[in-house]
Amino acid sequence: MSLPQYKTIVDHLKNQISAGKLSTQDKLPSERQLSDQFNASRITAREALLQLEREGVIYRLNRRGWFVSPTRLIYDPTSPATFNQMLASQNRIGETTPISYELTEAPKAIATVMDLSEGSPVYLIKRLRSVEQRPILIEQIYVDANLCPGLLKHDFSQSLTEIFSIHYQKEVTQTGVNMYATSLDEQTAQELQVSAGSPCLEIKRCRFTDEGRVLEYDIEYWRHDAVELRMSLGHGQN
Amino acid sequence: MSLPQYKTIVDHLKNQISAGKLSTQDKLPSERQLSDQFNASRITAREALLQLEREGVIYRLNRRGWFVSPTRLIYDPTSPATFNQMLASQNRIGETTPISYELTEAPKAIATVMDLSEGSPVYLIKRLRSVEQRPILIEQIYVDANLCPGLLKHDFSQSLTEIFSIHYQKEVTQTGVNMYATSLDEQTAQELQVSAGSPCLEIKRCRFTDEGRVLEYDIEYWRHDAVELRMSLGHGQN
DNA sequence: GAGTGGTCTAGACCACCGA
DNA sequence: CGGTGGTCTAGACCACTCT
Repeated sequence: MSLPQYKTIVDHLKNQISAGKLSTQDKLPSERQLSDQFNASRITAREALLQLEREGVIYRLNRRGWFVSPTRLIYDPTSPATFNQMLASQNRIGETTPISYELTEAPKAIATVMDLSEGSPVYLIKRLRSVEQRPILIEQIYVDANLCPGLLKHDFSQSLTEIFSIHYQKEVTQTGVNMYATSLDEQTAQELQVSAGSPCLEIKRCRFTDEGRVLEYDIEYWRHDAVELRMSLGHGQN
Repeated sequence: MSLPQYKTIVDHLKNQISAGKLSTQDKLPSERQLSDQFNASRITAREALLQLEREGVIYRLNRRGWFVSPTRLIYDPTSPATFNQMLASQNRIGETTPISYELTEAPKAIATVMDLSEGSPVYLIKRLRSVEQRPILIEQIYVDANLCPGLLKHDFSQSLTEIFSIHYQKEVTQTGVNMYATSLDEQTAQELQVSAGSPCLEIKRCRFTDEGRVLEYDIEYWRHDAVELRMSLGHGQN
């Protein structure tokens, strides 16, 4: 009864990883190699790999293979640090790659959250953020165009917060955060170089200026295995 | 090329759900029925169901079938509300079921986080929390026994916070929170009545009294599809 | 072109569930 | 008991990546 066969493979691979025989970013044996080695069908080997993926221990690059996940980033959504500052404090190196940017009209759902009327002008910026060559998250940022005229002439591989502060004298003083675990749609998965349907963390942030206006609305899709949230709160109770 | 066959099944089921033909807690057709209906193998049908599970749209009860997920709870880790207060404000009804409780010695890892020495006396309480008959999370709570002598004589289907406050005059004023997406081990999965390896959210909380001592350390395993975190923060920046 | 994962077939046996 | 999902086999073809 007890041990399903795929569990044996799972445990074996976990041991290899914790013993350091496989380390961060190393490629695992191929599905066919594993099924040979354990005298199992390829589907069984794959079952084991999918299980490790759910746990966040390994990840896959589309049709290239399975790899050991690096240590999770630690992200504090209550901290004022920018993405790069957060990385620097953990001795890691990140890159931000703009994918697209345009001036467009706010769709209904976005307009509602941003407290604008449908069709209001908004900038839509899409960026990829990576750490040590590995894509970590995709973000879509909607910015109220009336608050930041001419925004598109700036360099979006920089911190947006700094652009807001330096060029528009806008500071964010309040943020609403919303997040849950789900899975990636086809396009976002492709942009993150993972398989469609991979688990992810969806984080939405609505950021207000001190006048109480919504400066930006940000939708982020994080690889679920890339991040660990950590924060400290006063007056918690439960 | 484009559409894999399982995607057709995924879309079909999503439509059924959004059209209300399948609603909350309804049972989906069995894997064999689906594979007949779509002229696919059972593995393909199952692939579709696993995909919907990752998205949080459906869930399974061990060997009983697949069901439509209820609306996610909204949980604000920064709020002082207790579990039942949180549920009440969303017009939902919860139950807390104690699984076990004992006086034991703090293992090393726990002692470290709680700033105790290894082997210090701690109470370990394990509870299941459900909403409308559906298991939502398992929690393991370690309590510094020196701060709450005789704790075990209380009723743990009640709010622990209230027990601390009423019987021990202890109030939590600071909380460290740590969370990430992973998957359930065999035992916890069983306690939540889901399959081993189901995706989950692991939330750890370290709760301090106003003297800066650790009153309790809480490890929670949430079904990943059961919850959405939402919070509002001052002075956010990024 | 060789190797990889992505998808798929058509079966099988088992353990557990509910009636 | 029959029905369900849980696990598994031994293949297959495809699309893509790497070299």
